[in-house]
Amino acid sequence: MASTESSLHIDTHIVLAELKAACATCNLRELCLPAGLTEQELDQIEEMVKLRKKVKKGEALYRTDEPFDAIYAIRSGFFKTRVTHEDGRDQVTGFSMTGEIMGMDGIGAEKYNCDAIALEDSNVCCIPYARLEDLSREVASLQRHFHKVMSREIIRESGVMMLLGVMRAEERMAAFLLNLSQRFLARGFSPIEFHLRMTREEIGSYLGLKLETVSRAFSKFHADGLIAVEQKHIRIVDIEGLKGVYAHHVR
Amino acid sequence: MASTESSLHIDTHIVLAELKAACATCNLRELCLPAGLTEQELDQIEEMVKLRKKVKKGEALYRTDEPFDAIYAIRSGFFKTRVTHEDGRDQVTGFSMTGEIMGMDGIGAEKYNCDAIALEDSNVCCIPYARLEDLSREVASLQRHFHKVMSREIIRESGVMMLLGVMRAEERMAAFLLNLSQRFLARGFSPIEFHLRMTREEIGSYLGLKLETVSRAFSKFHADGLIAVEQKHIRIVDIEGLKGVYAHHVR
DNA sequence: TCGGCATTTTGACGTGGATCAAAAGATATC
DNA sequence: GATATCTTTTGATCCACGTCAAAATGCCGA
Repeated sequence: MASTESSLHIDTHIVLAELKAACATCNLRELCLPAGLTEQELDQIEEMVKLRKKVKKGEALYRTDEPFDAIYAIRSGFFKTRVTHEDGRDQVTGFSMTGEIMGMDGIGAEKYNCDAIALEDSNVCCIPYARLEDLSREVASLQRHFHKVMSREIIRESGVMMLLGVMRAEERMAAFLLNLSQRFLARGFSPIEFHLRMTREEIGSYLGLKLETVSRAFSKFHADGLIAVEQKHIRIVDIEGLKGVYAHHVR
Repeated sequence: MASTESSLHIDTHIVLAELKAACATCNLRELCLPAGLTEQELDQIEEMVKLRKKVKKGEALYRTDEPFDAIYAIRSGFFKTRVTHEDGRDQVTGFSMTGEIMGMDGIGAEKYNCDAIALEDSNVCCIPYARLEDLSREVASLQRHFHKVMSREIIRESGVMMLLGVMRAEERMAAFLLNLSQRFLARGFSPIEFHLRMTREEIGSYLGLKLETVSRAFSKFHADGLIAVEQKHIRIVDIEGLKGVYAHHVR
């Protein structure tokens, strides 16, 4: 049975829930799936994505070096991914939210390349990779969509490289907030008021900064009237001003 | 005709050469293609990759925002890819050498996301993306191989993020040299003695450092007996020592 | 071969963000 | 609901790398 096989390398705290995924009625559908699928294609996809998994806050959806067998679509919740250097230093490589796909880093070496840790209680759809391969050989629009999702992950990462390579601390922070804002907007949440699921330290790790620097940037933005900060609750007061943070760069 | 259609958005200095790709006899085959292809599958692939292109030093294979229609396998030569921020700042996002695949960043938005500039006279195989999609729906091993190549690009970039986010200048430089060394080795070139195709400034841009810092790191490694540097010619004298550079990190 | 331009090296100095420290909030545990 | 632990803020100080400058070197076209 699928759940037994699949749980072999999975943290026992993760509860498996075998439910009908009901992609047809999922309001995240346009994020996960291509448009213009026939009734029959949709049935095939639902057959593929029949396993769901709950991951509690602090637990791992998957870990580095675990055998790769599935990618995951987030139905609800929030994750960080992190890679660990051999000397123990680690870095957050991304934050993933509702409607986003995780685990594509595992395809290359047939094992995951990072840890995916839930930052709140989350719920994901499991997409067995072997079946995705089979089905995307039949359904060209699914194939194309999957390739685009992978390619966008490549682009996202080169954006982060730019951020880490050329931006100054406050520019990174502004870019980070604006990116979150735009992703919340795309999901129908408020783009100007939201709750950060991650700590200052995790933000710092992602942005290549120390947590004190992250905190100081928040204080500075607050003092400049760009945002209102209350712990993890953020309200963007002056979005244009925030965009302006990386206009006045060096020279 | 393919060459006409394909050259619409291509720098006129790029000479097109329509040749039989001869994947079957190409010594880069194991880098580009999956193992275990049948005679017939190989024929289909050669049919797909029948266009080659020469790119002179300094010219672009493709540029940001050009319509995406093909990915490229490097037959010979050396490239950098760079992305440009709206304010004009740019960053080198990678260096590509013989046997590597470029252009997968274009799939997501159907236009390229970076400039690919030849750092020496180069020769690439053009792989029309539409045909690659079609063929990988027929040949499962090709599909799987392509997915792995994309996934490895994701992993490569998260490695660069780690480098930019947590490593100090000399650690980045050591990691850079060791990465080049290992890639030259995989291609049958000397892993301890090679010619850098890029300037100090391009290395710096890639590593998030200024060219002076790059130069100083080379001088330091030389003084410490780790490498011999003569302009762009590098010889690794003490590879273990070089690996040791990122053993003694902060704490 | 020469002259001009790009690249590299090295030194002196400045600074953005790291580090160290401490206190004040939050949050979790029992 | 008290206490321990984690997270955040803020200040003081430090240092790795950037900036500025100048000279040395290599390379390319005329």
